[in-house]
Amino acid sequence: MSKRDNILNAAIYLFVEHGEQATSMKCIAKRAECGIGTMYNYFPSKEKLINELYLQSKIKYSNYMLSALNTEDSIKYNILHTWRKAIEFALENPYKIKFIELFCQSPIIEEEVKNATLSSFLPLIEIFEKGKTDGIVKNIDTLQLITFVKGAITASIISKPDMNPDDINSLTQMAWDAIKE
Amino acid sequence: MSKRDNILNAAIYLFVEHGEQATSMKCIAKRAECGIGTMYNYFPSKEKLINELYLQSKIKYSNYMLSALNTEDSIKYNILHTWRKAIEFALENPYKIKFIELFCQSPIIEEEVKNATLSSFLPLIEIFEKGKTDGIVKNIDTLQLITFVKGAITASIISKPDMNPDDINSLTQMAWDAIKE
Amino acid sequence: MSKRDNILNAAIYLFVEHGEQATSMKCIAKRAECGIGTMYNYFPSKEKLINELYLQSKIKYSNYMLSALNTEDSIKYNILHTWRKAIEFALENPYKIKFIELFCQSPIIEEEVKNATLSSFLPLIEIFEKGKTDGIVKNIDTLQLITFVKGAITASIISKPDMNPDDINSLTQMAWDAIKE
Amino acid sequence: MSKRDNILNAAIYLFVEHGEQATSMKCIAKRAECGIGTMYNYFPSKEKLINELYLQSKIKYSNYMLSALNTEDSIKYNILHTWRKAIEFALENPYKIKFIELFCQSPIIEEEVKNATLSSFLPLIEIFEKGKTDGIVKNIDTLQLITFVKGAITASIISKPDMNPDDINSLTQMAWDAIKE
DNA sequence: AATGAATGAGGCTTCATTCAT
DNA sequence: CATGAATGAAGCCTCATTCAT
Repeated sequence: MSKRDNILNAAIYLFVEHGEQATSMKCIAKRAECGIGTMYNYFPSKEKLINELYLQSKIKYSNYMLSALNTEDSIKYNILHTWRKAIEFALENPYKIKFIELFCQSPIIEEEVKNATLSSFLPLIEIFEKGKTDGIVKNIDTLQLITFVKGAITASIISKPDMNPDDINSLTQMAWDAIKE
Repeated sequence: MSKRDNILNAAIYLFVEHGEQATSMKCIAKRAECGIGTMYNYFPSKEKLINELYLQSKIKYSNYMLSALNTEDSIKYNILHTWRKAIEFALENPYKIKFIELFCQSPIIEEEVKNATLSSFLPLIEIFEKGKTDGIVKNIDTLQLITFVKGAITASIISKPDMNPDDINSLTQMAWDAIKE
Repeated sequence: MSKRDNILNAAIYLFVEHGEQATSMKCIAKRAECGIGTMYNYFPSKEKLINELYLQSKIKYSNYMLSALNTEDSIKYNILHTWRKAIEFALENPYKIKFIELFCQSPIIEEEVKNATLSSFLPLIEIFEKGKTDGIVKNIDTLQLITFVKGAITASIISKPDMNPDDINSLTQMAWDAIKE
Repeated sequence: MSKRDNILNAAIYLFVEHGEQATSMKCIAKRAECGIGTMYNYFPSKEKLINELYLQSKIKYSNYMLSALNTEDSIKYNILHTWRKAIEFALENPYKIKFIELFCQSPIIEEEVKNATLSSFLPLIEIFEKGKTDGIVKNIDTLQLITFVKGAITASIISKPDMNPDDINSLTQMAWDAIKE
């Protein structure tokens, strides 16, 4: 693994386990097995390191979630599949999900990064819009629909990181029932 | 207003607006219009101040939410009413809700405080149990049901703090549809 | 006992037991069972309180030690008696002795107070001078003689605050042998 | 000189000249010509810095004092020689001696450090024991004998740091007369 | 590129002192 | 006189960042 990845891995682990305040650059360097100065060859500041981690995590998350969208499948299938993928990703990448939660409200994340992550959700929005047109999804503002389900799923996964298939089914069922017309 | 309340108000505002790390004791004192030392007459440390704010916010939240529970009403009514109260509280006390979100995962909150806040949700759990027995609520682990809805509602409110009655209706409808059998 | 004495007693106890640094005015007030402000009615500052305690302790010490000097007795008897009285005082007033030791080198003690305490030893110096003239005391600078014995006795008492009569005899014997011609 | 030594030298000077309370870390850093943070690369806290200085001073003192003990010499010679070495050390290292005096009673010195310094005096104790067996030293508890002489010598040196050879002779003579049978 | 000793601004906290009651 | 809440200067210590090697 590259030295850069070592640093990113050490950082995400420590931020999630101990919080931002308790994670010093020295501490990260130690876990990444490199000198403090080395970190500054890859990231110009702690803030930039956090933003980089945030951007990366978000992009991987949405890519994974939206990768399986297929316009040939039914809308219900696409939506359910998206949630399923989201859950799958969260269970396999707990640190990324927790890191996103940790910083999604933080003023440390630059406006630019926030916007970059937003755009990646456009395909999902389209699906919902079509669902509303077809009358199978509630006629509520799409952003509210997505926010509702995303909030529900994220909270559920964080509170129970060892979900089994039954739990996942319950979860997707609730998510679908919430938004279906 | 008492000096103690001044400090608590200044603190919750700054923690929510700027984050914990960016909110120094000096900064709080300035906003509370008192000397730094004065704060230590009321709270022995920054940590204790945060715990106090957390405990207070949580207790007010759950008291408000659960205040209207009435065993004579139908279960559906009780549940819907609870969510409605929760939303109402959140809209009227946005700082309390955001503060809770900010610290609910933080290691700064003492185990003792966490436990104190948990117990206040027992009445809600009972309602759900009864709902399941009556076959009107999905037969899913109660904690998962509550986590799901709470996560959904909290995310929704934070993303749209200026909800109108229609939005609230949509929200409670989704919440109910998600858990109803 | 007067409130002023309460304060002095509380202060000397705490300074000796916990050190100056660890003894706050609040702490003294608590032990003296009075308000913080009250202390400032009697002593204008912490420094003045310490100087007052120092002066008082030193004066009581030298008064006691020198009270029994009697020009009609032999020089040897006078000297031995003085040491005996010093030991006696130290054993009965351990806090005063320790307090003196604690602050005798401290820059907190004002020059004026230091001088005031010096003058009280003049009678002892005279005795020694006479002893040297009579050829029964070593012909060494008097201040050195006194410093030697005082240092020896103080160290001995502090290291063994529960001396019995035998110990005291040993001590005075050593003191005498050290300075006798 | 190493940066670490710079710090130790600056610290011992300031502690002795101004007292512990009046010697801030900032103050030491200034005299050591380094940043405040630098000091914490070498000593984890002010307390540890003081303990280190104390341990170092004590060890150098006892090493020097006891270095010349020689079982082939007479007991009287060994004892006199020890005092002479002690005086010599004190005159050449006035700050070390004053520093030891300043902290020997302080609760800031860790038990572990106190014990480490005690053990270095065992050889001296042995010599005294032999002296008592041979009937040339007073039959008094050895610790009392040592405490007496050490207290006397320390007080003498501190009160007259510019002793000449005659003064030293007087001093050792008094010390010997005090303890000899 | 890699390192980590050096730096000092800034954070939390203590405490001598004041002053309104 | 007695009180103790209020104050803020000053202390100890942390840590993001720099820079000489």
